Amino acid sequence: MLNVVALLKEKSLTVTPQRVEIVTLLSTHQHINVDELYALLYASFPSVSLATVYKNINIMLKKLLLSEVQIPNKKNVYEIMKAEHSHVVCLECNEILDLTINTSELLEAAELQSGFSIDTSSLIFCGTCASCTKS
Amino acid sequence: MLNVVALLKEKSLTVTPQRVEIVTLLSTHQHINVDELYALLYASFPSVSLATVYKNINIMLKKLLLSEVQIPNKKNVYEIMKAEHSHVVCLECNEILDLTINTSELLEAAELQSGFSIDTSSLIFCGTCASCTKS
DNA sequence: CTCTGTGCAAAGCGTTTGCAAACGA
DNA sequence: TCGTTTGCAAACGCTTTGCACAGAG
Repeated sequence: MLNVVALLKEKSLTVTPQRVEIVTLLSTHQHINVDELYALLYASFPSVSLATVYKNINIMLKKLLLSEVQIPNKKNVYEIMKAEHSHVVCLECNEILDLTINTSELLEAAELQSGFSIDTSSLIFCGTCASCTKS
Repeated sequence: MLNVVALLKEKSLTVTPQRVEIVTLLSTHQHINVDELYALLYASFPSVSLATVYKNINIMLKKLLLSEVQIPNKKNVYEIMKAEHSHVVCLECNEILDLTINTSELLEAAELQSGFSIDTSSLIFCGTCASCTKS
């Protein structure tokens, strides 16, 4: 169980009830988009504003508390920052899974091939999950 | 040199001067975003509309004449469809290079790990190019 | 008490849509 | 000629902004 208040303080963010709930929701829904987050947050704070959600996502991205996952043709989703990993998305049911695929060798190959010095990489697979394949 | 008219016909697209110029521009600018494409197109067709650019990009994506590259925090760029490959982007000067990195082993690993059947993958590296590193 | 965050409404930006006229085959 | 494309303007959806008030430290 994540200590949300400690995490906010660690990232130098003022602790507000809205923020605590946002981070709690993110920790219980591994990948969530802005609208889903707003809808869930609304259950606890019926007066909450979408602007608050956006402002908080942006500041948490800047503080590296969150990371953003861009999925082709879908809304961006957000997850609590953790070790680098890749994602696989089901195009039918939108399920998203983390994958522990090591991209470090690829990264070296990419640096060699391009002459760039590379900071970040993003790897995402799109397809159909096991249960959608069956049906 | 690409035969643009033949390519349009092959993809069952009506040949119009605007389309010919759009595909020609795409073939001479490997990675280009909507605004850049519009600006270049405007040089030949001062009456052209942004809507025409969008409509054509969308239909060419659907016909698999083009593919879209999503770069974190930047505008999408478009390229003429070719064999699957990955990209590296310089965050300072926005240069984009194609990389011939083989993701097929990764794809198998991803299928195994997730139980998904995977159709497409996207791999993008962000960093700094050689000349921006020097300066 | 001071500074930051929240909620609201409006603005901003990129993209899509509907329609009439122009054009391709 | 008939069906498609173009250009225009309006609409749309998502995100950001400015401001006054409320809340955190």
